[in-house]
Amino acid sequence: MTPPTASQLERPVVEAVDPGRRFDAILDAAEFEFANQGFKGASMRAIAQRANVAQALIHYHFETKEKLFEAMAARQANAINGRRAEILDELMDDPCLPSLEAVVEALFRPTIETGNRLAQGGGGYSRILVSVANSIDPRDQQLTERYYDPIAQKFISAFCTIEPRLNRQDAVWAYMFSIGVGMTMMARTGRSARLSDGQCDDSDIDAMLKEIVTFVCGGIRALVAQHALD
Amino acid sequence: MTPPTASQLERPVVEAVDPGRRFDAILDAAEFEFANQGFKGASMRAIAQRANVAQALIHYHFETKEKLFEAMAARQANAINGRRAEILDELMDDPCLPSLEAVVEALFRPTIETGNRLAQGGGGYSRILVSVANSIDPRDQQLTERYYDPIAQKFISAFCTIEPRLNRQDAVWAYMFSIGVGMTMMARTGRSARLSDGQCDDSDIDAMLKEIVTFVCGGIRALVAQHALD
DNA sequence: ATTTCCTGACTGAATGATCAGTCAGGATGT
DNA sequence: ACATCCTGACTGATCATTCAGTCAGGAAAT
Repeated sequence: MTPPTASQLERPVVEAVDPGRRFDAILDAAEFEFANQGFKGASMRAIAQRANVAQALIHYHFETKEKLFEAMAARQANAINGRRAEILDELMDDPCLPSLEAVVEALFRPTIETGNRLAQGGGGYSRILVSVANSIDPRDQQLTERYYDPIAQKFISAFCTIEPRLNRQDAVWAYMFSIGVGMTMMARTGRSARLSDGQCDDSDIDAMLKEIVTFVCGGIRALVAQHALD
Repeated sequence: MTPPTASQLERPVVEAVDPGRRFDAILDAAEFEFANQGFKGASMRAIAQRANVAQALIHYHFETKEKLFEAMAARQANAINGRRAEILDELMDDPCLPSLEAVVEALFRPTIETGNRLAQGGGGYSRILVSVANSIDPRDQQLTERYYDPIAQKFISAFCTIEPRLNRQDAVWAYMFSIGVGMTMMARTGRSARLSDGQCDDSDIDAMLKEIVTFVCGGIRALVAQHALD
């Protein structure tokens, strides 16, 4: 993956797409197409067209469709998980322990704020995340392992610190279940509106996040209570 | 072509596909391929090959790939949701109200018992369910609306009956989140084992279901408590 | 004798990838 | 100063392959 060189960015040009931005334009287009059509459903032609670029240029920069996908996913995963780690570290480094609620919110907010933007470049990465997280395809599993497992371990440890009676095993389940609940928000299928006659809106992020935090924290505390007698 | 001989069969099941069973053999093969490759990734060729049948026969019986998919999904959805309704009705018709735990278990057990079998015909329908439930593709949304929304409403109502202080809106969220948690179990990615050094096994259905029921019920009760002051 | 079941051979469209070659501009040599 | 070379960015044309779907007609069942 060749990053844009400095000389390109300085070069003053007037063209359809600023040559220095074409690399990123391809990633943006790929994100959009992969999010809406899936890996198989998205075609290199459609991505090229959306990026206003010759199809061959994509192969020039990224070689294969698989590597394009990984580059696109890595860009967002690093942005999201960097922010997650930042917030979590800040919370845990504080002398007084944070609430479970604060940690759970740190788990979700960066994902939805970075991955849910549809305007300006954001292609709906959170939808890609949903399918990656539930996939058994080696490509997706490797991606999860490489970019998401490390931060997952940090959150699991945080759960254990805040709820000392939660054993590690339950903490892992708690993490997995939390991610599952978060899927509901990231997939944004509109089903909740259908089931509630429009009263529950999965595009109202803040309202939904509040419900999710309540639900997840309640679930975790129930896991703690379950073994209170052990 | 000469009638298929036993030696041609890849699977140990029956021999020389009984002509009357070919219709179902195609559905079984489709389920397997769709579950493991996705809708786009599964090819009619591969399905035909797995079913030991000419590709044209699939088109004879089901016309298009889309209709084959729907037929395959409908078969399992009806089996699963029929069983769910049966259990739920039995619980709710009893003069004394069931526990929330019993209802939540009724929500999940038929799905995993019918949709998780990999042996003898079962192709891992639960994985298809996961991608359908999180998809924005009209094909998947219609399928959810037609086959899953009715039973969803029954469970949402059951939540409200058992927890009278739960308003309908929160009950819908509770249902959505519960399904999200269930995804963790149905996707069976093996991630929980990776995150826990093998201590959490997502193929141990009974152990996992117990954790899920605890977590979900805790979550629902937290939603109830949230509005206790209203 | 019909209807139903089933097949091999085929089609046109779409796919990911490749390749020779253009172009602009920086570096090098004189 | 000028000519030469080199490289990274980029493209149109085209490749082999795979795809879902079609069709004429054979085989089997009723």
